[in-house]
Amino acid sequence: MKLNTQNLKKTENRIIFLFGPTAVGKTDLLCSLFSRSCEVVNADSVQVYRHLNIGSAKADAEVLSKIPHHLIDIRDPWENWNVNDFVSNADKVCKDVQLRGKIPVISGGTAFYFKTFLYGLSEAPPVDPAVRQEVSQWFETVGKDAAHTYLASIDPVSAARINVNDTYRITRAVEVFKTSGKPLSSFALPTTVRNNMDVVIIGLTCDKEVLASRIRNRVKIMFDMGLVDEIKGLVAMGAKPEWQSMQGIGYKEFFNHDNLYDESIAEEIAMNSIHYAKRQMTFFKSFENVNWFSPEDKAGITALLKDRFPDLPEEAWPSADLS
RNA sequence: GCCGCUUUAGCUCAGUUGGUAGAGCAAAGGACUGAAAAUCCUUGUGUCCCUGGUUCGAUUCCUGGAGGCGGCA
Repeated sequence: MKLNTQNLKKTENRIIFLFGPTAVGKTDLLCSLFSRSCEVVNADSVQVYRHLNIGSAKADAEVLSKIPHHLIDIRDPWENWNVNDFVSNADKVCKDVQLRGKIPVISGGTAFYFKTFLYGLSEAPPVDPAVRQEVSQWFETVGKDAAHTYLASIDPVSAARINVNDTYRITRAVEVFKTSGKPLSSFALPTTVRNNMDVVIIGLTCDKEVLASRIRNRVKIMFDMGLVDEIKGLVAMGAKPEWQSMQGIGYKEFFNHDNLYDESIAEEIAMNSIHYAKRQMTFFKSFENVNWFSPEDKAGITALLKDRFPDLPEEAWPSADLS
């Protein structure tokens, strides 16, 4: 659907967020509601990887033909990707989409990406792989207690915030100090929305039991679609559990078992997904100005979009009963 | 039928030399400063199978019963 060029100015800083826990039904909604006036910007940390299709629940060819997707299949499985990559790439893509007179829908489940996209990153230095390596090694030899004590000596504010057992965050805080000579806590976190974004936030949620059964069902389908073969292909490419991409749910579980056909793998994947969905909801609930919907409530979502973008033509959004 | 083992949290199991009990997992809630599908924090949960006895007091010891597992017939 080509939009009138008069709208160009107005659409310039429009963005839609569409988020919700894994398996809630984001992809279906993208096809049925957003395909006419929007393009998708993927905010999912695993779907950026090529060859991780089934386990990451990536949109299939049919969906991709209905609505353009950006930031999927842009990294090889052995490469890294982080929030900074997401924000800078998403900025570029959003601008392009907006210039085409369409609205970018940032859609996915990685809450940290949404938050950072909204407010921006701190000025803290980026990750230096060599420094990280060095810090990790030091961490292992010293132990967590000494590591935390050291952090307290160079950055008491961060040490107070970060738990002794949180290896991951202690490592990053120490790493920032090593590369910049300044404590992580000295880099303030931005708290205002960037770039005058005109953002509509749509959160999808549903009953916990319903979501759990949707997840279990989806895991079954993944195996039917050939998840095990996908893993074999990745292993043939040299996949190791240390690869960032292999830490995704639906992949990492296979590395704990000698037999790829072990029945308990499916259960483990479902369990991890359910836990993940819980963590996602906790994070998403902390966002402000979220319009929460059930994934079935297409009429409600359409009404919100029409209200927020009154200048768009009637046909910009399919009427609810059409889908 | 006899012999042995067993019954404790939603599950798997510790434990109490007799003073009504605790781990892991699950569950519930939460955090989130370039790895975030990552990483981490908090919190319960109980007719201790039933019955009678001994005892100030029994989930613990004893009697009888019921369920489960194994062996012998």
